[in-house]
Amino acid sequence: MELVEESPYRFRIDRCDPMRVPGVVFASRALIPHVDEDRWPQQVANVATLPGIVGASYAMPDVHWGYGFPIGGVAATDVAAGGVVSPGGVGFDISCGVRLLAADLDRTDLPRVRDALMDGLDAAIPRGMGRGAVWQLADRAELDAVLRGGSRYAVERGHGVPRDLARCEDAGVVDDADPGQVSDRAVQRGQQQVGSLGSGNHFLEVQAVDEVHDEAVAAAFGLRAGQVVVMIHCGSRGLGHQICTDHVRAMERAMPGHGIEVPDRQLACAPVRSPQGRAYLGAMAAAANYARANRQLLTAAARRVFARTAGSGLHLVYDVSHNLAKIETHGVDGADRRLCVHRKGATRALPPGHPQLPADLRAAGQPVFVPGSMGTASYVLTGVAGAPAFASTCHGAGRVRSRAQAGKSVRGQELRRELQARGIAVRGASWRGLAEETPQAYKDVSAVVDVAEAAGLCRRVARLVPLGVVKG
DNA sequence: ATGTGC
Repeated sequence: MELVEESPYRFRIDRCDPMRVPGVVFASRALIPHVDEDRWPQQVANVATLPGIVGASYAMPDVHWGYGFPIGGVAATDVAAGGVVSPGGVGFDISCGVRLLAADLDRTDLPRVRDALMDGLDAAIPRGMGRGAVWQLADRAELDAVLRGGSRYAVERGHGVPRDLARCEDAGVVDDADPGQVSDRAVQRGQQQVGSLGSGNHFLEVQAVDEVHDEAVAAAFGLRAGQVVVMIHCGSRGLGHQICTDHVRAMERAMPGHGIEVPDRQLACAPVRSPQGRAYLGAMAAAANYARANRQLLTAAARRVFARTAGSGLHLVYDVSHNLAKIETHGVDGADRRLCVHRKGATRALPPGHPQLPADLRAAGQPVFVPGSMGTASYVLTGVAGAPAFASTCHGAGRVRSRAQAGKSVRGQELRRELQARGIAVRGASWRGLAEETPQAYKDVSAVVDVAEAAGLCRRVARLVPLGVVKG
């Protein structure tokens, strides 16, 4: 799989049959040193074969191998031209995403409250593979209310304020959720997990704004140097996972009837305008609402701890997903088209002036949050006008070593000691989980963000550093 | 990511 360098930050995989469009990779040679051995370039090419795909099969600078589609992949299909939707283009953790909250605290305030704050969060934030969650749902009817109402339902039930919804992608609720397309098994898995972090790379971090790159935009986001912030990264837990599994199977069975062939069965897909396509999008929207309610409930739990231990509020900056397919309008060859934009490990980044932004963010653009690996920096970015890849950018540092490899390379206890020695408080769920998230398993997030900016995908706004991590 | 395989 040859990558042709078009510019220092843009590479092309030339179209050859059965690709319908070329591949485009936003990266630098330094970020993809083992490209000849990596499996993701073939995945970028495979995605380019999907019916209805327009432009190119894109990869963000944090691209790595995933299920069918690469993580860090963006692909848009033309709905009216038989364009498909593919669950593998969203990923198992549907609407996994990040929200950032600004505290009424400066980092110099933190030492006096840190232990009480971190112990409070340790007790209040359910996480790991167990069953604990902030909310216990009474029955399927209440889960359906979550699946239809997302963050809005959580706020209506007293777990937030109206401003939280204004600062969420889609105002906290995706329309057209169809709980009828969510299987009983998915419901069972989701019933007792609303308001829980999960495991893997999910976390709640207390951070400080370490450096501001753009004062005006940071101010519009409500951020200033030295400020304490909270970042929450989690998704739709077992419910989203089960929905992905169920609908991949249904699409595999339906593909012959639609005359669709794909080079990898993990690219199972169906036309957006087909029973299977509509069924998946309805279930996906339900999982997206579940994930937003999940982040909203964890926000409410964190607010109670911040109020009690630090006398501080937490004000939502924004909440944005990095695993989702959305029907959006984009210009293609000079005409506006309705596209199904898959972002898997890629973040929507609307430019300044976009009508879907709340009025107080419109001049600044959409906030994007890029968590680094544990113990390293995270970034706040904003969208830019005229960006390629359907207004999308990176979502994280990008894993370079498998969980198994990482878990063998370091002991969790040792990692915690190192982080605490650097002044980062750690409240983990399991020692192995901690070891698997060692920063050595990830790329340098600063290099990823530098390339994303240089490639014209986004602009840097602020750099955040961790003070305390509550790890899933 | 995930009742860490179906």
